[in-house]
Amino acid sequence: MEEQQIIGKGTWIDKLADELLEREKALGRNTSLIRVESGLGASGIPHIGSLGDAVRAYGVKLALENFGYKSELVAYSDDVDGLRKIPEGLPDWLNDHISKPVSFIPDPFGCHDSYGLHMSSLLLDGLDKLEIKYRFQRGIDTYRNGLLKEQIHNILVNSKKIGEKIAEMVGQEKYREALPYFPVCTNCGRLYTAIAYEYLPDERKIKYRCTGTTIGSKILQGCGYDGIADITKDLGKLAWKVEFAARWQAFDVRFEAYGKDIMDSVKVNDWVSDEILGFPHPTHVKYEMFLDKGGKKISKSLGNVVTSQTWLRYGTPKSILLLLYKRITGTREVGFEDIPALVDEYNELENIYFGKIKLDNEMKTVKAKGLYEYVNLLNPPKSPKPYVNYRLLIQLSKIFREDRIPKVTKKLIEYGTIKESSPEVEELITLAGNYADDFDKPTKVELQIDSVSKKALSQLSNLLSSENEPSDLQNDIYQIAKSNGIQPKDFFKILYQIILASDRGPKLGPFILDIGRKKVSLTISEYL
RNA sequence: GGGUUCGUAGCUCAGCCAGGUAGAGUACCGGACUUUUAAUCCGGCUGUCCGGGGUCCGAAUCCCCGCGAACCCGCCA
Repeated sequence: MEEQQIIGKGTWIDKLADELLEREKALGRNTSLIRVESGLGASGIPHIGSLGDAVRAYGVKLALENFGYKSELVAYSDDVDGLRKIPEGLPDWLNDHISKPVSFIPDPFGCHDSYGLHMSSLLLDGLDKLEIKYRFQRGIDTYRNGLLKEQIHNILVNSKKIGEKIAEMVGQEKYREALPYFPVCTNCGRLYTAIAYEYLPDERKIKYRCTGTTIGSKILQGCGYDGIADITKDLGKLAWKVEFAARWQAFDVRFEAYGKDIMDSVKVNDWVSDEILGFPHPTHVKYEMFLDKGGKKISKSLGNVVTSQTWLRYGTPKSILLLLYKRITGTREVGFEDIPALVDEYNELENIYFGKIKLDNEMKTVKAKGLYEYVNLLNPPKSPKPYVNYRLLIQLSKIFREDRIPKVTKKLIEYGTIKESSPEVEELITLAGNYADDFDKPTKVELQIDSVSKKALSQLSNLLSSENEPSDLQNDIYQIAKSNGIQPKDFFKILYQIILASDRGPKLGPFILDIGRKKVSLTISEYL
């Protein structure tokens, strides 16, 4: 095999950062600070895919720094966007606020200043828990402070040209007529209902009329107000088809990832950035949407949302980072059921990194180690952490629901899996325990038990609840079955059904003693 | 209509984006241990890598053409 030059840590992130640097050099741009951006939606509950945009941008920042450049991640919150649809589970009174900027809608959870701030805070909280560093930039401040005023002006004076181009590039006709700017109506506070029909370039003002619009299949009545908005300080926003470009130039953004759902918008924005604003557009990478396990798009307004907050109830922060950094291509169906594999996979990477596992292919070793470093945000630990297989912990957690941590730990020491307790293992037991509690609920099975079996169960229950611990429980169970003329096989099966909701299980005698024989006695008596 | 992604063991999928002996979990079979069951541990079995062409010393991987499935865009942000 030919010697291959390994770029950086050998991951797709390094390759992307390398391409970015090559492009910046070719453009002859200043690279003293390379800014990367991530746009955060603020209209709905942020799911794990929303985190992906920022986490991956942060990965690129890390790669750039690793190559010796200064870099910064800007997390831009789209909180001037109007609320279009009420997410599942949120109160109906939000209907009164449809099409208002999310920053002007009260927080239905009551803990933040606005709806928009609540949603972006959830996302930022996720980033914080992953230890992703960023500079937070709100859309509302951006427009209020006139940070985009030059770009807005340039776009509006070229709106005709842009409108034609949009129609040509993506077939959307509306901007042939409409200006790509949405003022917030001074009278009713709504966005989208106020249609901008004329730009006064000398005054930098927009004339609009609040005539109404349709969102989806819903018709929104305007209030009829005739108004004038100053683009340098009054509230309003650029349409998405041109807003990114304005931001890119204003904030000097050199990289932004995007999901394939906004592919067309990015295409248009690249053109606007290059041709209208004269700012060579940032390097991009496109990623696929995360789908739920049914293959449906994760929609913020549906109930199938996997958020970072719920994920972290079962999985480590590293498992999220691994999910997002291991690759970027391909449609991904994601759900909580992926957590055990990801947590275990992280440990495997750790073992490769520290040389405990050897791979035959050197390139693969390099890439695995590189991935491990990125998952640790290029600051890997000095030594491996104690670890126990997540699936084993789920099994043990199903058995021990009370005093779980000490009991599971004791079992692990008996198994020889670990030598002693540690905070890392206790944390894993907690996570796997939550997983077992929420997803492996003991389903109380409806059992048809004949009278003979009931009699035998009753005898066993009495034996278990007696004061003296049986010396050979395994044999006692067998004898009880036999003396009642029941096939031991069938009797064991019933017991497994009662205790584990399964046809099979571990050797019953010691197992019952592990769980606590009096507790099992009670459980059995529920079926008599 | 335009675009993107996917197709790999019976099942669920990883590996593909930087080509180098076909992988995991599960299921199944066997072993440790057992008077029945085997959670756990150990070992074993499992392939038209969707089909066809191309590049290459070498293709699951890269390119092209088909077939099948899903998603996005063609409202809006």
